[in-house]
Amino acid sequence: MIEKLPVSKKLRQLATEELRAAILEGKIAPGTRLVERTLAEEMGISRTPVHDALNRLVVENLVKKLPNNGFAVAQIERKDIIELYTIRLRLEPLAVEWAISHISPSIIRKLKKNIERMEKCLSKSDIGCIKEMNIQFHQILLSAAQSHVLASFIEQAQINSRLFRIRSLSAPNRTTQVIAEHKTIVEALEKADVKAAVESMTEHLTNALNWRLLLLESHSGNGVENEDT
Amino acid sequence: MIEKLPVSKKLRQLATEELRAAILEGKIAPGTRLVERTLAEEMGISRTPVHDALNRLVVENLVKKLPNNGFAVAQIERKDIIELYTIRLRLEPLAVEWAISHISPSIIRKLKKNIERMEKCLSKSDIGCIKEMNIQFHQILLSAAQSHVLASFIEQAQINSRLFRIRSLSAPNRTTQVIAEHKTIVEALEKADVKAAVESMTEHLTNALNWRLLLLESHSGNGVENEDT
DNA sequence: ATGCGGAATGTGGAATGCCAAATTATTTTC
DNA sequence: GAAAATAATTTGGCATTCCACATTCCGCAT
Repeated sequence: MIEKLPVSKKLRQLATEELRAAILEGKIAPGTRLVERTLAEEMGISRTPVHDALNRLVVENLVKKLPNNGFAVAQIERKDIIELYTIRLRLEPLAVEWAISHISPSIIRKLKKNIERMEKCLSKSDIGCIKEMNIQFHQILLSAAQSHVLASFIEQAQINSRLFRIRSLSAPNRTTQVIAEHKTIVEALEKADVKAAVESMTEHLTNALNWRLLLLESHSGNGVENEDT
Repeated sequence: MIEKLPVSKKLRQLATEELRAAILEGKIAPGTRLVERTLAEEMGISRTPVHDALNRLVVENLVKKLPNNGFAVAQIERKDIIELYTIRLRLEPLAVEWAISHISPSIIRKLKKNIERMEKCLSKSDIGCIKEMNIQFHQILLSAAQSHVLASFIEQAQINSRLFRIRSLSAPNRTTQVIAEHKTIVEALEKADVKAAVESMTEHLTNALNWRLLLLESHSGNGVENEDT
């Protein structure tokens, strides 16, 4: 009787998520040409949902429309990273402020749980897990701010700033630091200390930016990219 | 020789712009159902570009996808307006800061020209023109910041905050004030006085928000909307 | 009358085909 | 052999068609 679970997810959604993930995880190198027909064939679907997905990702700035025709994975430059983090530095503290006015024990609990999990990931040296927990931490905070408007802006900035995928230049040191910083933030939230919370978030993001730039240096020094301009 | 102006504009682009404009100008009331087939017929094109346009506007938050099926013009609430202006209050001062580091006589000239034009519009009581000049003023400033990243974020916030179209509750008083505020901003830019420029921009946006909220009150008091909840 | 089941309708999702613009390959010409 | 002309291919835009899912409507049975 039962056989065909309704496939509730639309193909467009799936294609978008798959492509977005592939781009963010660096499985498709920046600059790579993206061809509707090819992608459609690879995914075993028609061009239509792929077409929609590509156009969606163009809006998200993960894909660029080439001047004459075609699509390509967006490049991201040092300048962009700095700008994106500067924007996050303006918006995420705002999220912290708003979160505090809606703070609840359950949220604190979630945040602490998240930190615990990240510690476990660290002990297992599971980079993917660490990244995931990091993303989740900021999402919990964001949802606590209870503003879908603010959320959409911050998420956009986060996605873009992740576009420069770090080739698992792992980060045991940085992770230890991140965990400490997250803890500081949660402590401030727990005390409903707006000033401290905002400050710690600001510092957290500043450190993240500097770390990113550091990686970028060492990366462009020996990576596939340009030499040293 | 010449005959076929390249028709470089794609139908999708046209449909998107037309729809976006119609929504922002309030020609289509919030909550109105948007049907692909109907719109396509009205525009004399096929569903495909309309489909793309709708999905694009969903990403822009001008259109909402209804839970089960269909699209509708997005509603915007008091809470959203406040949040959007709060975000602009964080980002546009940033644009001012960046603009100052790239400031040039030609930009100052453009800004002054814009203010002059707005004054002319005011004397002719041309509301549409006033609005246009206002939008243009912020765009000139934004382009001076020379950051497509920041620009995309601010433009998104501006578009959304415009979604609550004011039913030409005109604004002669406010316009006089806006012109004065724009002048103050330009003066600060001309002197490359970052602090003053940021402050004046902040004040400008704060006033804009308060004005918006005032209109919203009087509007919901006698408008077509709900009575007095 | 009321409640239930099935058909008709509304509506977006997806597949497919054709077309135009641009790029690339190939041939022609000097 | 090089440059110009032309043909072939690539690729996305758009139209059309079919389909799946939900809602609405209508008639039948109780």
